[in-house]
Amino acid sequence: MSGSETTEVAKTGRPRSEKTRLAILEATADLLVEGGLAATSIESIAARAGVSKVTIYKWWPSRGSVAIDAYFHRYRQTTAFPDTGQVGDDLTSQILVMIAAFRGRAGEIMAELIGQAQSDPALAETLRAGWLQPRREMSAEVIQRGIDRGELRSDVNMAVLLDQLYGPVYYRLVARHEPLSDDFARELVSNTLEGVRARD
Amino acid sequence: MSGSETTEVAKTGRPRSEKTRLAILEATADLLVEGGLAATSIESIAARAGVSKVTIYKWWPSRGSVAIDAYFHRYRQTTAFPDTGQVGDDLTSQILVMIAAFRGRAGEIMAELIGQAQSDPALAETLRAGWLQPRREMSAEVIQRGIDRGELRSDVNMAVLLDQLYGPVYYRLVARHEPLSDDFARELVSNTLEGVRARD
DNA sequence: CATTATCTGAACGTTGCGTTCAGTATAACA
DNA sequence: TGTTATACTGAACGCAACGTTCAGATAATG
Repeated sequence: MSGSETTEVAKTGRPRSEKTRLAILEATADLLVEGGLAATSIESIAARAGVSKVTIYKWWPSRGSVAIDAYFHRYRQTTAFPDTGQVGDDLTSQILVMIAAFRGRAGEIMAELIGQAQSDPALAETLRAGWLQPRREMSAEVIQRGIDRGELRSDVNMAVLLDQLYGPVYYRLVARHEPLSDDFARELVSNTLEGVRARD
Repeated sequence: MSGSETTEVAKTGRPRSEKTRLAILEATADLLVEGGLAATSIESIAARAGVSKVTIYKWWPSRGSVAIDAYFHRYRQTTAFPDTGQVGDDLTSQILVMIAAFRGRAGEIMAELIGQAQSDPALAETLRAGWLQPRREMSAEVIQRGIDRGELRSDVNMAVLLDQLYGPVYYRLVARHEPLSDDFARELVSNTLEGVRARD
């Protein structure tokens, strides 16, 4: 599944050109890397891909939709994370990998996509379903293992705990008040698990 | 201080018209409420305020800058929070007030402003300095009192802890995967203070 | 070779951008 | 009182990108 290409595939007639589809996604990804979302207009994508504007509008509803598909096309790697038997180590390694990617161009582009999603509901939905949700589910599994092992409280609210882990990461990505450092990730996980109350 | 109006005030000549300034801010706020940032173009602000485009461009560099000033003009209320003597209660009440506002139109507009800031560095800076930072400082005082009282670990990293409190709130505001409920706020503060590890 | 859908290239009107210009209005100052 | 400096107006400009229309060429299926 590659995002928001919703149009039905026709059974008859000239089939959709895979070459054209890929040319569009590659051109869009290049433009995103080079000049961000601002440089990624439908017109510039069409010119770069050597494709008619009409073809793009046929398969994607908006600039944001093409952009998110191109982002997935280029950056989605399905890293499998090991089960170390320690919930803290598992969560830390997941977040470290994520913020390492976010420190690069991929982070700036993701921030712009999140920004664009604030005025593009279709993009917002694709972002939730195709990016945020899968990552939340990966972490939810890790957390559930921690609960099953007795490491974590069994009555913890899963949604809130996921927000506690991911929220600060996206907050720093988008607000840019502090860097997404490895120390930040480690302290975040540690604080979240142990709390910040003084022990007597 | 009202945001990003940076131009120096002239000592001589015709003074800036306060009436015009307010007309622009009111018109912009109205447009934001009615149709969001998309409906808030420089042209529509000028028409609504009964003002020349040139006047707007004279005092603000971009659409986002006018919008954030209008947002502050309409929504910035400086609520003073009581010191209850319990860090958990103080933080909870701060966050409850904040998310109550964010559940309304003010929240949707703030999300759009954050979105716009991803491709408008000047707006991003105004948002950090005029909105995020002051709120972080208010919470930092509460936390510092908690440390001084011995409620919180004295070696806690202030920036990370602030991210733990505000990050999840903005994450829900922007990603919209779950509502900004009061229970969410209470559980967030409680989890942050106590941690989620099972006690033996 | 008829059918059907894709793709192209060019053109269209629209919106908003950001800027220029000449002219008018309004304050402080000499 | 009039001079000076700045603010504001309204109209106009070229530009970029939007999203759509159309006729014609292309590439599969049966």
